[in-house]
Amino acid sequence: MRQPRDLNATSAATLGLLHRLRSATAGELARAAESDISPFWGITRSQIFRELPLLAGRGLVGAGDTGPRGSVPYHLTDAGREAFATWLVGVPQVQQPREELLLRIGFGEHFGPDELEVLLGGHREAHEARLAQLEAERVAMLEAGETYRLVTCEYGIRYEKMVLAWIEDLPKLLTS
Amino acid sequence: MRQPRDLNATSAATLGLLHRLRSATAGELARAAESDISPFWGITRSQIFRELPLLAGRGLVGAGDTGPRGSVPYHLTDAGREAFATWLVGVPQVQQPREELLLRIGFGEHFGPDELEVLLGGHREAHEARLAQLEAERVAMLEAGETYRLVTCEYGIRYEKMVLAWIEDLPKLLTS
DNA sequence: TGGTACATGTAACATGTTACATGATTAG
DNA sequence: CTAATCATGTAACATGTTACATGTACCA
Repeated sequence: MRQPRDLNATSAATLGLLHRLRSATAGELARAAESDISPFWGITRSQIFRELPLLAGRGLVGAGDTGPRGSVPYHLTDAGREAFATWLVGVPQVQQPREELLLRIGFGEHFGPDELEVLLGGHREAHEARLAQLEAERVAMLEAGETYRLVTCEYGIRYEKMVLAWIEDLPKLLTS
Repeated sequence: MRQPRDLNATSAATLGLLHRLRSATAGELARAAESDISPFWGITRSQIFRELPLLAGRGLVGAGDTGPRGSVPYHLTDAGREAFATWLVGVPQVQQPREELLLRIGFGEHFGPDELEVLLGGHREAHEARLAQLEAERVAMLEAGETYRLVTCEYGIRYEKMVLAWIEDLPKLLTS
């Protein structure tokens, strides 16, 4: 069995969620991932199902007794808690940006102005929707006193506003 | 041989770069990817080496005569040009955000204030460096009259400024 | 009681990353 | 001439995505 020294973000997120829930099955973790971290990190159910046995093999989580439908509850071990804490303050990975819209616009030489408009219109809608959702979440976080989740919300809001402003300014920028 | 109907962004980027270069080997494409699109879309050399024969199998690119060191020059076919144009204005994919810093801060319950400072400090430096680089690029794009690349640059600059401001405001946001 | 919806879990596949083998070029 | 460097290409692996098989609960 391979034993990589460091956690990747996906493994770490799994441990972090498990930390929060104390004990959880793969399905419960998947739901927690969706509600808690999906705005800034995506994990699929399948990944979690695959992760848990691997983490167990590395001694970072332990499996409890099989429950209904063969579902297995997992919990953090001391080693898992330690690995998570180490990851949390570790050297930040350089993120490779990945913006399909920008990729397309970088090839903008190949489309006419009306095509650009259509493309931008679709994105504007999507970003407006996300902005609205994040602002609603921010209110909820404020009320719940969840300061750390609040600032991640704030980040999302600022990001969406930045994108919307950029989309707004694009025609002007292109002709200047 | 599998024949997916639509291109993914990575295949499309390969075609787009090939479009620009008219004819290129895998290595040349990799260098173009690095210089032209790396700020908003990462592709590795290995991916390009893998992509090209697949694209050729789908009839989107054609291979020329083997050159020095067994390198093969590829060029777009008419079908490839068409596939690229279709992708360019196609339905935008919903992007899954992927921000490791936010993931960590979302688990901020687990670290002390000084650990947060260290984490933020590292990121601030990285973002300042990127900002400086992008601003230099913007000047170059302006001089070259590359309007589309200019606006992608502008996006990057606004993004970096947004992140830096957010990092700056974080302590205040956390205590409010 | 039939059937619709949902949840668990698996497997196949697509994409991204890393490490290496090989041959050419170049600097000393 | 030799060693270091660099470029091409390959292969193994890690991660992410999609589709499916199965079983359970709910509800008309």
